[in-house]
Amino acid sequence: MPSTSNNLDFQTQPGHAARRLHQLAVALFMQEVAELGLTPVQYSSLHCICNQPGLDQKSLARAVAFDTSTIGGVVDRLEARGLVKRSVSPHDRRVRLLTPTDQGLTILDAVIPRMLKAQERLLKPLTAQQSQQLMQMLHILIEANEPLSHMPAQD
Amino acid sequence: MPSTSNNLDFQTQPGHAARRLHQLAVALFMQEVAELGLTPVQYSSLHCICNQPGLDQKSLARAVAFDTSTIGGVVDRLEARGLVKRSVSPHDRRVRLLTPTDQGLTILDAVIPRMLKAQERLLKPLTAQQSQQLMQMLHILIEANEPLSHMPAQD
DNA sequence: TGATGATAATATGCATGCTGAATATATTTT
DNA sequence: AAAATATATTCAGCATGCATATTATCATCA
Repeated sequence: MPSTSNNLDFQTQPGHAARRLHQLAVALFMQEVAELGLTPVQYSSLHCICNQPGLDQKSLARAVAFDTSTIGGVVDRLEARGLVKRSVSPHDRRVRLLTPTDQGLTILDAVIPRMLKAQERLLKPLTAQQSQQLMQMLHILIEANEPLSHMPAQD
Repeated sequence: MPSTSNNLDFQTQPGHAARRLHQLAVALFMQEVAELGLTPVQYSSLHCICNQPGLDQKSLARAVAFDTSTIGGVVDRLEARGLVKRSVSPHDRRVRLLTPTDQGLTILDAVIPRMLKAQERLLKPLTAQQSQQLMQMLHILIEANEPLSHMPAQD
């Protein structure tokens, strides 16, 4: 007969807390950016493409920490909304180069202040020092566990 | 002409870091628990149901911080695998009461040590003190932003 | 009691996110 | 150059997650 129960509270596990934090971050982002109709992932991708026009999808995937399957769909939707264009690379016909449209650039400009507000609201309950510490620890964890991210490898 | 570019690095935004941390937590969990075929969300739900047999779906949703749509699918899959049973509440025919099967209890016991190992691996790059601080800050943020969670309201 | 409103669950539709397979194209090897 | 290998993207399938609408049932009140 299984012992089951364990006085463990899954609520206190880091993995659960991580899921909750992400959930809150998304909710806040969506509140602030709702009227522009961009999701967090779409924003990150658009941001990358605007800052590095001509980026290929694999590099984009690595930059935003996605697998290439997922990025494909994201770019599909950005393209369908006319924020981004895909073009075949002249050097390698396998590669799709991504460039922002004027509308893409315009929307990015509109999103940024709202995105920043969402970030601010997320960390507001912490003191400045705590926020700084939190970010530092998150970066430590992310870098240390980097190989686990389901990202395409570097060339 | 949009100014575009901003020297902002989205990588340093808390929301992005939150997504990455969650991504890593899921990847580690899946590595450790893969052979048992449970996802993090399925584990949390099963854990809840085992510790509170007879729980209804709405309460489960609140416990794991889901909306009721999502929990429905999760329970569907747990039920399909024979880990959990749904039964109509005798007091209120709208309500489905959730109880674990013997197999559900057995699997939970097998998952727990693996789950704990995943949690340990996630925080391993931090000192004990840092881990404790991180968890504290995460809990502050989660509690402060609780109303934002897309969870069913309390009775 | 019969209409009204509230509530638990389900259904639908969209957007992540992952794995693994398929496709198209390049590169390397023989 | 043909064959084998590698790579960028796409496709198919599954599982979160959310919003919104629908359905079944309960509670309340006229």
